[in-house]
Amino acid sequence: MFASVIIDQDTKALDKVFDYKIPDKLELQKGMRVFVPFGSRILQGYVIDIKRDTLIDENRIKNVIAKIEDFPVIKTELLELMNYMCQKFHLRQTSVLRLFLPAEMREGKVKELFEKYAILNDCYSKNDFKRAKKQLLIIEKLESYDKVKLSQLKKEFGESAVKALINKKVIKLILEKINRKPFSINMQDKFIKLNDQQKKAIESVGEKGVYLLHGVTGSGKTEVYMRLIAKVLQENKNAIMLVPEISLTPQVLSTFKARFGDKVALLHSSLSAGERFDEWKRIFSGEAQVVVGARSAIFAPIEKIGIIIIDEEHEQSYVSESNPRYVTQDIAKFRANYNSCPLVLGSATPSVDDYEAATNGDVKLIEMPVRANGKPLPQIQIIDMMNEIRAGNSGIFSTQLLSDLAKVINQKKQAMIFINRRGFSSFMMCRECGYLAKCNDCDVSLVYHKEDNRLKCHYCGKQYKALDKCPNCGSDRIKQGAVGTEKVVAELHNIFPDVKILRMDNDTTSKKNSHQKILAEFSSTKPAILVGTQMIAKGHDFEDVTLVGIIDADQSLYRSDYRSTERCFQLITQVSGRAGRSQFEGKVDLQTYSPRHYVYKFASNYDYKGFFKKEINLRETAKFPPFSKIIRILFSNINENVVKSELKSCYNKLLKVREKFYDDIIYMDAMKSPVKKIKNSYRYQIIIRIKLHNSQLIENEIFACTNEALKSSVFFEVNPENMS
DNA sequence: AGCACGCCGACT
DNA sequence: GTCGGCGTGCTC
Repeated sequence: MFASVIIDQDTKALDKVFDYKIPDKLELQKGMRVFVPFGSRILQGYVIDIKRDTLIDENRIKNVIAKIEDFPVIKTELLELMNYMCQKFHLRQTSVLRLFLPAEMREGKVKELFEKYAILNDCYSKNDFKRAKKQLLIIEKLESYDKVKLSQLKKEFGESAVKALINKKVIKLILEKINRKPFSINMQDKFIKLNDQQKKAIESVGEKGVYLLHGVTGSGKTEVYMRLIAKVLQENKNAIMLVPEISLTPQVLSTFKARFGDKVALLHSSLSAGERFDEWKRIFSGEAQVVVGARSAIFAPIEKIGIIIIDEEHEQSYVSESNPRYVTQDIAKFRANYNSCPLVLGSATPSVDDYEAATNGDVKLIEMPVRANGKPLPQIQIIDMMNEIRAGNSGIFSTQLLSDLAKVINQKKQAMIFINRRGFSSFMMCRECGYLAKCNDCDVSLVYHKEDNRLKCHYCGKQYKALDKCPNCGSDRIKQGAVGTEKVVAELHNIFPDVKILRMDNDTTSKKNSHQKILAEFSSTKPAILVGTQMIAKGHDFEDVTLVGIIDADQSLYRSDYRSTERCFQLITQVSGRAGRSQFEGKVDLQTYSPRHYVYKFASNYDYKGFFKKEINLRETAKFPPFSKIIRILFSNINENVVKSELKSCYNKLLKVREKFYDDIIYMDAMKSPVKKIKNSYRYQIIIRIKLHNSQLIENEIFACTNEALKSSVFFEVNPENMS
């Protein structure tokens, strides 16, 4: 018999299958890890297949040396998932397989999964051991203790005596999992009576298929998820529940622990490698039935899946942005299909792509339009910053926001100020008339690049001269650059010197737990203002927050990205959800320089459907996803000449593909990446936009063109999340 | 990835 | 003559 083995080395050159002979005495199964001779070395590998014959000739083939574990660490479903992922995302087999195992099991340090225990076999007679004193003692110990760790026995009585008993089959060995103590949280599970809307939502989820649960903020989606999971557990099946990394707060985790107790395994980024490994084992062995975790929890080695739930499905964090790039939703679909169970995607602001799928029937739509507590959503007031400027206020804050802040402080309540400061790029816009610099060809905003003082389109690479005067009204008040958190805090401090002002962004939360500390301090101070970026937008319920200010909402709107409007809508909805979580009425002040943009009209009315209709029309006319695919191929290398020449030869090959599919390729060009250099590596890219017709075939042909770039590292993306 | 094999320049 | 530079190619 022969084994097909994938060598555990993550390189393009080794991304193939090697056949080995299985020695007679070695019992191998698919999914096991093995040691194999490879060239002059001994390496780890994964057995992906066992077969009778091989095409490799006899004198070249080598023997498998040994297995690393006695059981397959990669279950069959995940082996099939690997194939799917390799095809779908153009990944290397090893990089996918590594996603399936906790880090603790790699890097050579092979940790014991199970502890060996010794127990007595039934058939023995003590009389046989009159002369073997030690062995008799061992038997007596086992008679009184039932089971003893093998290592313990060996230490106590010596290895030879133990071995003798094993050989005589008087004692046998069993494997038992070793666990570090799982942490316990004391929390009372709140019993919530389901309302009709929730009941209906639960009933709508059928045996299988994909469901989009569109529920407004506070409609009680979490309770729906938990009931669905409970139902699945009753049928003796298991569940996976994914949550965006940032929302994986202790409160969220404890909610699930409180409901499902020890049945839950948590996989989340602040676990230590050891704890993560323990949870993985509990899942692997079938002890845990509910997996709650971030993106990578979709790879949990759990069987008999009865439901998969992805909460906040529109979140960007479900797409891994580097190395093995994958889209979690696609993997969830694969696993749901494999287990023939439903996949539930939940969101208050679904991604345009998924809502589109729901309108044309590929995905079933479940709506939860009413809030569980019956309270209205906070009122969103759009504040025209252009007006402020005309009225002589060129500061960061509008008069409205300042007076609302003063009111909040008076009432000893709390406020949040949200600043959108993602990335480093900025757009250029006129403060007088609102003119915004856009690409003539692509209809996305141009990004200002300081180092060469030019405006660039990140989609097609076209460059424009930076503006010093507005081409529309002639004003020189052309603004670029973003407002930072520090500046906002400083100004607030000037205006309200006696009020506690806290700041939360990447700089202040780099230390562990600082996140929690800031939030704890905020929640215990009244009045107080919390200033922050993205991270204050998620899942924190502060009862006394009655005002949310959004500074410069346009920042998210005019990013050079076809999804920026969608993101802007999602962001406003999410941030607004922070105001008025309790009995107090909340308000949102939304400052913008383009108050008439459709996104604000729809967002301020919480009108997702209206927004969707408008947006999907625009996407269709502009031929952006989901009506096309954008492919980005990024080449990088320390040597600029190497990247350039490999990019060039790839591009030449692509020209032939374009000829072949001339009608289906909308756009194709090669250029420097917007970020030209990272860690001394030069970055160049090719951007291609293709129609959906034949798109998988074309995508594969395009990918094939990258194969010969051996020196540069190649990053292949479909519908990239960002283009830097 | 790593290691052998191999074909040119400087050296005890 | 031979030691060693790292370019090319292979590993079941």
